[in-house]
Amino acid sequence: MKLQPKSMPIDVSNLKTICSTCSLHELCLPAELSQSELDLFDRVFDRRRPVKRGDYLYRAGSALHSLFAIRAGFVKSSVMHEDGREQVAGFHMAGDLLGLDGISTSQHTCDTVALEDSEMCEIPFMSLEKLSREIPSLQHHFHRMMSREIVRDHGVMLLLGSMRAEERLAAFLLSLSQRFAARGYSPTEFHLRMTREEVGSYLGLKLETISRVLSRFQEEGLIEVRNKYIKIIKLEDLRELASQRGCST
Amino acid sequence: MKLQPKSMPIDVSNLKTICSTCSLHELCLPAELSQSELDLFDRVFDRRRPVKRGDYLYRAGSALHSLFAIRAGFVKSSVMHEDGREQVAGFHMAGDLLGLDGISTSQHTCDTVALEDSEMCEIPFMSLEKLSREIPSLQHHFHRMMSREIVRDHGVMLLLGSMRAEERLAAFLLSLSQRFAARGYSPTEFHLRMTREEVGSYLGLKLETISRVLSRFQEEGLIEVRNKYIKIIKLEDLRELASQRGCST
DNA sequence: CATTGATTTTGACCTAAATCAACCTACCCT
DNA sequence: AGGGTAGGTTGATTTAGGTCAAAATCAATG
Repeated sequence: MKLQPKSMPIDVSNLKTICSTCSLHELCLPAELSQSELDLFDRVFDRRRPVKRGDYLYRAGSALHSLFAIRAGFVKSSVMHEDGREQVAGFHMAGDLLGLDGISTSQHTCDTVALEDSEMCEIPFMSLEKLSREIPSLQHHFHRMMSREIVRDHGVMLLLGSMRAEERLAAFLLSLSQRFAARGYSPTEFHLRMTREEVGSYLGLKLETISRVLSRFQEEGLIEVRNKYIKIIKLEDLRELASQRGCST
Repeated sequence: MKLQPKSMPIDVSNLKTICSTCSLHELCLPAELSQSELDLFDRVFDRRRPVKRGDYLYRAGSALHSLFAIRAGFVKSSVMHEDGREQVAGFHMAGDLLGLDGISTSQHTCDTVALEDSEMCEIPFMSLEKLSREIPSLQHHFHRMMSREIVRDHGVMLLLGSMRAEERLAAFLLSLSQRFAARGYSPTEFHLRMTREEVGSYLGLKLETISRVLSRFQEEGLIEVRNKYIKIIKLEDLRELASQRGCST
């Protein structure tokens, strides 16, 4: 799909993250920084890291070194039941900050894996703490991002604890829709990057149920489905179905 | 139950929080601080606040001013579905830090209410951010507490997403047990401070199911139940039932 | 382009938990 | 002290979603 320049020598300076020119910097960690602060931020965090589909960023039990901001791509994180049952804890896309779970004990508690070829900005956590002591607005924004994760999780708990299958799936599609929209993509047409099984795990349902409900939504003319391609046709009706829960992020 | 000195004039100096002498300071926000840092902390956060059963600390939509550290008592927080369905998001006890959800947008997203007469340490958030810029170990510990909340929430998501009723309740009882133990209370005998309905909401089950499963556990000799009083008899078997998920906190 | 393995759809059937309903119990409150 | 009310138990019945199974579709590979 993507053209890859073959044997061109790579200019290292281009590998720098350069938040100041990144289109995500309104969504991402350096949001709210002034130009001079941004420059400082750039100087400290210059590690960019490509990640291939299927690569793990970290696994449960591994030590926390860095947080990762997603520059591009799509990622899932999941917690494991020791009997092997997997619970998907979240899907993440450009601008999201990963690895927050590892701060608690300096060990990650979930696995995070790329669902498509992606690119991460690696942010050594020690450096982030140090820099955020020097830049109050960075500190505050970091706190807000952690808090947002907590709020998001509460949304998922509400969904898992008290919504029916249709409501869950409607809320899920709407949440994806909003998040794509916030990143400049179409809110009504997109490709699911995950399997039905992964959606099911996230929503506390079985893959067959996901499939059935998607089919039902299609029959009712709410959406169009073809494999992973989704087109939302009646956004309003979906919203009503999900009881219009703002569903976070 | 508790003797309350009647008309004794109250010495205001006793109302100070004085983390340095608080039995919780190993569990609570000032954990890991040196003596001199602790003194500084004491000087900044001297607001103690009693809360009566049924009082709200904050409600969804209200502005974030302070975080609250629980000094004594028991509290629940819950998110509301706009149709009125309540989802209990957590139960909290001494040493827990409340209000983190409000940092994201400077507005709280859940309601937090005391389930018994309690006492809070009020921690103005701005001051906390300021102080944590000056005391790295405070900063780090605060980050750990936020992260711990995220990890805890993942645990709940796992529970809600992939455990059966018995497993959920077993995990819940074990979690309470551990948390009481960490605070110096009996891990095997305690009073539930919440109703069956609230437990049910937290676990994504109906109150009748909670009641039935508790009865079944009792029949099987795993626990003894009398109203809100719980005695755990076969801790190991319970653990096995819950597939021994460390269930956080 | 044929083969293979993963993913998805659909149907038939089953079960865990919800719902509905009746009754019991404890603890407020005047 | 006793009547009211919130909370709890238990049983009968229903149902949403799970489980099992088979077939269809898709995507990767040599």
